[in-house]
Amino acid sequence: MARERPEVTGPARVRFAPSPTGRLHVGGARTALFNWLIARHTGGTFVLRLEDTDRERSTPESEAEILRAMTWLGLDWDEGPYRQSERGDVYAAAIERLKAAGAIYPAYETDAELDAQRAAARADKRAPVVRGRRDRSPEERAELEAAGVRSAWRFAVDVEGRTVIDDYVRGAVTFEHRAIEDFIVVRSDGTPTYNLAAAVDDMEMAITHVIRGEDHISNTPKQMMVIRALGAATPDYAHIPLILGEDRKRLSKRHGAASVEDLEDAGYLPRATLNALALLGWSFDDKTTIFTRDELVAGFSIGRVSKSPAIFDMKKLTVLNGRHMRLMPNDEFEDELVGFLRKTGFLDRHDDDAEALARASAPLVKRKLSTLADYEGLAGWLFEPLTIEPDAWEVLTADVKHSIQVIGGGLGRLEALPDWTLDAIKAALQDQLHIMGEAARDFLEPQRIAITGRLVSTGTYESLALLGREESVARYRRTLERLAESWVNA
RNA sequence: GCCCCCAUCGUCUAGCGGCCCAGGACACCGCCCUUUCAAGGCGGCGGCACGGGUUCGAAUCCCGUUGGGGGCACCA
Repeated sequence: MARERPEVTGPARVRFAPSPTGRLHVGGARTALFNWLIARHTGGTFVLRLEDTDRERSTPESEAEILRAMTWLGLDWDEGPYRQSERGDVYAAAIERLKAAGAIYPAYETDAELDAQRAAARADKRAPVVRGRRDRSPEERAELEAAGVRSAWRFAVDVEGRTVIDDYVRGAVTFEHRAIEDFIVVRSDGTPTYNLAAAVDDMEMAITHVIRGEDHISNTPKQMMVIRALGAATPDYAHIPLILGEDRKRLSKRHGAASVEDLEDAGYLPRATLNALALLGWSFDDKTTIFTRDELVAGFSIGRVSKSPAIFDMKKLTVLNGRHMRLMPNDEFEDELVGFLRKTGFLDRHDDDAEALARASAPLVKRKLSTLADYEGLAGWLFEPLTIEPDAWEVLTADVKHSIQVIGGGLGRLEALPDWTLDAIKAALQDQLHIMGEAARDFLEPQRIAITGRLVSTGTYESLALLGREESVARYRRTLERLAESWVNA
């Protein structure tokens, strides 16, 4: 239940710290967004840090893709990107201080010993934690080292104690130390682990608020212990609920479009994506659903972040996307559309006039689109010679005589039209359908099919306006010829 | 098995002890508008997981049950 919850007030230094081991997925993007919003809302600083201490899985390609996706979303960072792989000396210094403070100890336990400890604890219905031997003498260590055993370093957890996270979204969360093992901070190859590097970085980078997914909450007491052992104060924490797929499992590849890149390819707008992401676990009030970027910045509040996991709903994104498109000024929408069509290669597959045609059509198709990817289905006919799709042809040939009559009637009026404008076309055709005593639908649908060749497309008047007089008339004639042939043959 | 968290319509959520026999949005259904499909407008369907408390009064506080999620690596 929501209660009086604290808010982040002063300028906050926050960070987004993905590991470059894949694309930026929806959950990560939402974490980035919340951090960015807090930074912008409080006039603070947004730091970007790549957690690439796992050299096996981290790749430059993934890093580049994450940066690109954030840029696409418009989540600009003020500092970084820092890379943990380039900060070895910072961690080395921290490790030395931890050694000097006696906070960490060398651990020589073998895998078999560790397994045995965990198994024993489990059998005993205790938490499956590992504790290395902290009391090895210098002689014993020298002996092991001489035998070629390289130690890892474990944090000496104060077993009697407890660590309380005063979480912005969850309130006080208490962890008893007996359930926390002596976690490894330095691998036997001398490299720092995540829990060491993240803690040291948050401290060194003077991060004031750590906002991250709930999947990290059990790491938090460990990182707090490290920071405290280093004699520093811990930052504040906010653990936001996870985003789940429709099967209530963590969102992943098998849920379809799970990465920002997938959404981009599917024709979603950055602004709509941001809007949808923000609404996953956060709300402004009981009514508002459409937000501009500025409105999100102004209205965002960590105190209004929900505690329970949210399921990502693609349909909702689609609806928001359509609304954002309709709210966009025409010139801005044109640019988005052309950018998308360029990226998908659509424009390159057509002639030089394609961009101009796409721009001209943009205002007319805007309100019919849900995603930019719908454009081709709706307006693709504009860019190609007339071909009448089989299902559309069936509609025309269901009553060939009638089709010929109404299309012929339309053609007669259009040929005589002094001005080829949307309004003139509309007025002429409406007048003609009244004269012929036709129902609007029976009269207009054949006209539209005659020039677009499709069952689903832009509207009749818009389509004619877009095509131009010459091409429209040519298509009318072509379709009439075909209909005449089929009448004779029948 | 152990630790942590969560629980309001199918989904996202509003709700901070009386304003709630629970409000909004999406989806769904119907109607209107209407040039197909859309878009837009109007209406409908639909929920406080369960059981105990506390209180004059509980969706709201407490306990338990059940359900769900996350974590338990020399991954991050």
